[in-house]
Amino acid sequence: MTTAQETERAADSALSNPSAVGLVAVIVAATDGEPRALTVQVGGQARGRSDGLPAGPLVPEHPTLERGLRAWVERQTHQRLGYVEQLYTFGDRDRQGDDGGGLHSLSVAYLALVRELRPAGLAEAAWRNWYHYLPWEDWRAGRPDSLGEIEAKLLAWAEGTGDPKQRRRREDRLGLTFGLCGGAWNEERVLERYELLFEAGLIPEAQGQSGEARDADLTVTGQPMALDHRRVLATAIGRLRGKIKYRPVVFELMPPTFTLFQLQRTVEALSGTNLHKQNFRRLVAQQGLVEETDGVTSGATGRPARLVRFRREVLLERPAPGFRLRPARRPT
Amino acid sequence: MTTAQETERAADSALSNPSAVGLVAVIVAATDGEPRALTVQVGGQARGRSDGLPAGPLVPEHPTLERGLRAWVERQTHQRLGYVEQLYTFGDRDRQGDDGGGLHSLSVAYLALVRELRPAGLAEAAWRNWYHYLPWEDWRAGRPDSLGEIEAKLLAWAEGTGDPKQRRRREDRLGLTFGLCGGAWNEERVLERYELLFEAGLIPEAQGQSGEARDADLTVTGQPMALDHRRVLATAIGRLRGKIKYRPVVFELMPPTFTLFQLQRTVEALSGTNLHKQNFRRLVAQQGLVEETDGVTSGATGRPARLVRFRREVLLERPAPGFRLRPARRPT
DNA sequence: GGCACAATGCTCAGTTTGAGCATAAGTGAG
DNA sequence: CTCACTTATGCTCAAACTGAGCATTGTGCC
Repeated sequence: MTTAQETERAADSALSNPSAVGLVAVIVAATDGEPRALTVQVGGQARGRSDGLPAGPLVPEHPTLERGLRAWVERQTHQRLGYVEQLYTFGDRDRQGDDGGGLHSLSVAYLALVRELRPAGLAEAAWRNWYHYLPWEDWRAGRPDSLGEIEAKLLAWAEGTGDPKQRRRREDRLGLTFGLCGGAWNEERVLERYELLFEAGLIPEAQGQSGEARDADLTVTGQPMALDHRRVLATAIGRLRGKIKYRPVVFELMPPTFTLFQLQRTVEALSGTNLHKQNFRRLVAQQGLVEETDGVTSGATGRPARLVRFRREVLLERPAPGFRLRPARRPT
Repeated sequence: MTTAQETERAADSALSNPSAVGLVAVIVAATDGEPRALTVQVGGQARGRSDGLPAGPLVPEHPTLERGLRAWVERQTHQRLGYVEQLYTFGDRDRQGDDGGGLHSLSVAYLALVRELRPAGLAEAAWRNWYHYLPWEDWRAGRPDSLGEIEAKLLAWAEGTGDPKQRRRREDRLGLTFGLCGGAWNEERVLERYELLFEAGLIPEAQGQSGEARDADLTVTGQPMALDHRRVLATAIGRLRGKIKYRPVVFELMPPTFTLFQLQRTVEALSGTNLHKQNFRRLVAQQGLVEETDGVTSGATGRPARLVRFRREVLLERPAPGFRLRPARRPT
């Protein structure tokens, strides 16, 4: 190492305060057309435990953050991680539970996609449908009923400001994120929606009562999670919904061979919208994302479907292979 | 705070090791049709100093990481930050200068866009054209000459493996990132290209000689930077190139009013490619990204151009306003 | 065989793109 | 004052892409 570097590193270190740093992982699978995240039970015995995401320490033995995460998750959950990407680094005060100490606490969050859905390794771990935590994000069966109540509360929150300027701004945000006031629903704005609900006081975690939730809320504002883990989950979903449009990451969730309709169901599960079947197939075919095998499905009702597999070569051919998601008006 | 939460937090902290955490900022401006990043001089007197990005400690006084960054940058550089987004968190071993200690060192990197280009505040700070550090990324004047030499070296590196399987994989990566072997150039893969060059040993920083570089290299593999700052810069450029396609972030770099051609030049500067002028205007008009003012340019040669301003309302209207960049074959 | 059901094939009008031609409105030289 | 030159802006046109829906093909079941 050169002298210049040593000096630089010293200066760098001198400037930094030590902080507590942890990892959080959103481990995603999709089976039976449902998007699932791996959750664990966290919290003590008092006031009940609550769902959380797998989280742990930064393991210094590993050469890179990502490799450390892989090793840690694979050991803990016996899941083989396919695709891994860094999501976001959450700071202490962004999170709740600000204890006022001078020590910052960071969480480096990762998104991981796994192909198979094993019984979830850890005793306390479980695969949960992610819309359990964010029910308003699932538009596959049409606009969720719960959105009516949510919107009413959000509008009340927007009205509840004295300052007309701030009120205007709040209404704009509602339009932008929830499609109120003439805006359109954009399935990628998962995090923005969550944060708006948080600000509007509709998220129990905001009041520091993470373990608690009246049953009524569960279907409207969803199941709470420990700490800021729902925010992390929202970040993951938003990122994934964006990514499938220009990268073939969905295939990380599929078995080796699958039918085009299963693929469509998975994409729909992630994006929370329905797609036009024929056009979806056309898109997949045009992009050359899959190649046929000689297998077909059997047993189910209806005409058997051809089994296909991911065509790895697209990675080398197309600049941005993925699915542009145009939601279908009609159910199918 | 509930008991459950306290327990959770305690568990969380117990799991975490203290680490040294710092911030790094890529502060971007665009003036005269050139993309610029704010750089500082780092390093001691021996072996010369080298360019680096503004970096500093995590400041615990601030409620969120982003706000802390804003305050810190604005105090240091007297730049008013417009758009700010978190880029990536770089771990110690990803970086160079692994000192083997058990203490992890993280850098949380941010991307910031600033509108005006002041004389750069700090004495040691300077605005530098970012292609100075990554010259192969600038295709505005056609394919950079230096790419010839780079490709030759990369191919040699790929050939240089005994294992034919690994060699195949390396060639695939070359095709994917540099458009060799029949691939196409994708302007977003800035980081992947940098990392490939790094692995291939074409980046002086890799050998821990950051301050050193033969003059010949400067035009071929670019000016080195301290530590892993070039990697951070590459991450920023890649992110920005992606973002302008679906978010109107370019306007954060523009003065209050500007001409369509200035806008085009800025987009071209960021993306490193040329665009078809008439189609660019059509796109901007269709998307309703700007509105006319009644000003026009004067003094310059040629027909005066109408001055326009950013139409903030698009943020509320369009789902993903931005520029889809279709490079023009011909210069204009 | 006939029916229900899902898979797959195909059409068609309306947009969006890529590329280029044509015209307008200034400046500076002669 | 006019011409040459330069940049801005308007407009066209074929090709490709989209959104939507109709039609046909295989299977299991009665």
